[in-house]
Amino acid sequence: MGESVSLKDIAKMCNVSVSTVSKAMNDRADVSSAKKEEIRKVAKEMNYVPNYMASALKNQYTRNIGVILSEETGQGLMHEHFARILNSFKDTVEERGYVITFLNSSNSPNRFSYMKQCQYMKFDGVFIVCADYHQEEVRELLASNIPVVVIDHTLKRHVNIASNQYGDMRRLLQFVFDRGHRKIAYMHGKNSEVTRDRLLACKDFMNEHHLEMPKEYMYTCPYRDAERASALTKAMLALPDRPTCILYSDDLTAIGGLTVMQEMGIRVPEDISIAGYDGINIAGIVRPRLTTIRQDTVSMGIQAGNKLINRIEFPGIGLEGEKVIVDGMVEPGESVGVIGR
Amino acid sequence: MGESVSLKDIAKMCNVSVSTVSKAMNDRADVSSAKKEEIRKVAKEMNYVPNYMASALKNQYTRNIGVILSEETGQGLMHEHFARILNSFKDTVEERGYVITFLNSSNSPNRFSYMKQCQYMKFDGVFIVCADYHQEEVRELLASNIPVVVIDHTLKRHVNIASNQYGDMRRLLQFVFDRGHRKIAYMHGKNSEVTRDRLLACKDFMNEHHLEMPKEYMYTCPYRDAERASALTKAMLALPDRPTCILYSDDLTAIGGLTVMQEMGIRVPEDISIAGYDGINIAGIVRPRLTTIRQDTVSMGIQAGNKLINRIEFPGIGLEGEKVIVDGMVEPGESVGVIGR
DNA sequence: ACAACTCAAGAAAACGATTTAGTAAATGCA
DNA sequence: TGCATTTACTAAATCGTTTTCTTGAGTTGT
Repeated sequence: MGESVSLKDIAKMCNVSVSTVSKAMNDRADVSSAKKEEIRKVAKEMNYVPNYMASALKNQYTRNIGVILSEETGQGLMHEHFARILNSFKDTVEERGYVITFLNSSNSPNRFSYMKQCQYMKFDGVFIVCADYHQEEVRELLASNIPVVVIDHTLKRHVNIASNQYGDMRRLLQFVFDRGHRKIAYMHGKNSEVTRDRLLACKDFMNEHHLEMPKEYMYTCPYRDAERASALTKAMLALPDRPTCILYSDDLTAIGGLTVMQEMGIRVPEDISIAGYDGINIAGIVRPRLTTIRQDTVSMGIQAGNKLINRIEFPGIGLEGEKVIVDGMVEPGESVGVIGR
Repeated sequence: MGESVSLKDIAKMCNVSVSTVSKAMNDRADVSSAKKEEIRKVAKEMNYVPNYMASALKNQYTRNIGVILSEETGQGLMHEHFARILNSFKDTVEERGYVITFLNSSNSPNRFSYMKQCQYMKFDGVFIVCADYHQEEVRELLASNIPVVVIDHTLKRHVNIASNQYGDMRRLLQFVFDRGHRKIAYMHGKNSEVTRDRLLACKDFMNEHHLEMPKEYMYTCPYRDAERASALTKAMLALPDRPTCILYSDDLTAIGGLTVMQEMGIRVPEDISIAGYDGINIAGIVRPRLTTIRQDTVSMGIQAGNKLINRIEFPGIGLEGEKVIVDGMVEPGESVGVIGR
């Protein structure tokens, strides 16, 4: 622990100055190659490891990226969709020599605001997987000039890696439409940018096909709340004029709906069709396999990582807002049947 | 960014020396309370944020904990059980003023070994959620004198937060036994400490109840591989003398088994009973609700966090191995039926 | 009134790296 | 040979804290 070797120790061993050792390690021009080799050899023998704090103090960068993953429901890392994106992001930035550290979201006595935490730890950039954009400290962070990349939220000055909510939702509707469904219900999530885009897609699609989605086919259900989805599904099934297909806001609520149907002896997809959204692991495990939108979380993480690092390493390239749209794809599954067969 | 205010700036503003400012901020005795107040007021007005690098360089500690979450299957953060533990751990250490940073597990060009990463970043301690204990660099890290806490792996010199595999497995067997099951199959995971403990529990329980678990009731299935579990379940259902209850190594494989049964028209739990392990979210969503062992991931994370910080802050208290056993509990669910009813 | 203290502040060294400025020796060129 | 340039290295300042050692003023005790 304490006995770590520093440049000074190597300098002493090699009978050279500390600056020469530093230059040798950083492969600077003004050290002869003979000395460079010798110094590096000794450094390796002495098991030299540079001191992050010292170089970060001296340099302008830390190669450390702060991560915010803060959710109303407090699921945080247990949210598979976000966990997937973060995992891919982590791999991407690690490959480019960066490291990630979580920002304190809530607990901890007299914690700093997000922005102060960034100043304190000198993060080179911040990746917001999920946050409450109404929060004052989030706005403060976004107003500062630290590079930020976020998921699924449009910003004036930062990068938004956005899944193609509008397009994906349309594709899903088309898939369902193509199988003959006309009475389509949508159990959408609570109000947010994501929800609004999907609802818009829904409205546009319906209009274009001269269909209507009556109010009683549109329930609001909190994202990932399977219990609530079960209850709402039951209510919807009790309608005098049942939909032939129910779309859910995510896979967990869809499974919540599925279970209630199975309990009631309603067969999926023979009696009614359903579809989820996201394409998390479990969607392919349940039977019938869920029809869903498989979001390309790997691509989202990779793009988020690369965009952020580019903004860090080439500042000035662009501080204006940028929206990278990542398409998802319909995962056919087995939970949407063909009408009239 | 660059325009951050330092102690020097405050000193200038207050017409005092830097050391006085530092002492005032750290509430040292040898500054008059009048000056302290004045300095703190100015510091607040100037939006002073301490420089983590500078203080970490000077101090011995960083209040940063390294996290290793490296799995054969590469699921990493997508592994809900581990994600739950990590989430609880994160909350715990944040409450005590610490921050967590992921260690580079694999990618990244010329990455340091785990131990060198620790020396480089000067982590105060390391939390190993999951790692390959055969790896040389893991052994090297464990041999060093940095405080380490791990999950479900016994070590001579470190803290092991262990779910009570043996006891939990026995409880599950007892639950199944109490419902009349005698022909119990176990689709256990691949060889590991966890698997061995559960198998031992199985063997002991069977012996004590003068039962036997024949070889054809014991299949090996990789953890969380639902596809594989489906296939193996099919094979097991084809046995001339079927078990009345199949235990799986985790909830995902159990659901894999469940789906194959539903496809074959075999009713759970009327025709056959099943049970999972872990108690992840989905276990309570599928129908029938899965009978499973609900692991206390919250407690595991809390204990891991507190034990680690205690070892960090009070070194010398004990460097010997320690095993903290955390009990899980049987989640009755609906997937185990009563025999002879 | 004078030694012995306490109190409140400052100066300076240290942590470990990087970088700028400086210097001595070696080389180039006429 | 003499002057300019290059080469290879060192000394010292710097990043922003923390801490130890001084110091001078004020207080106490006899």
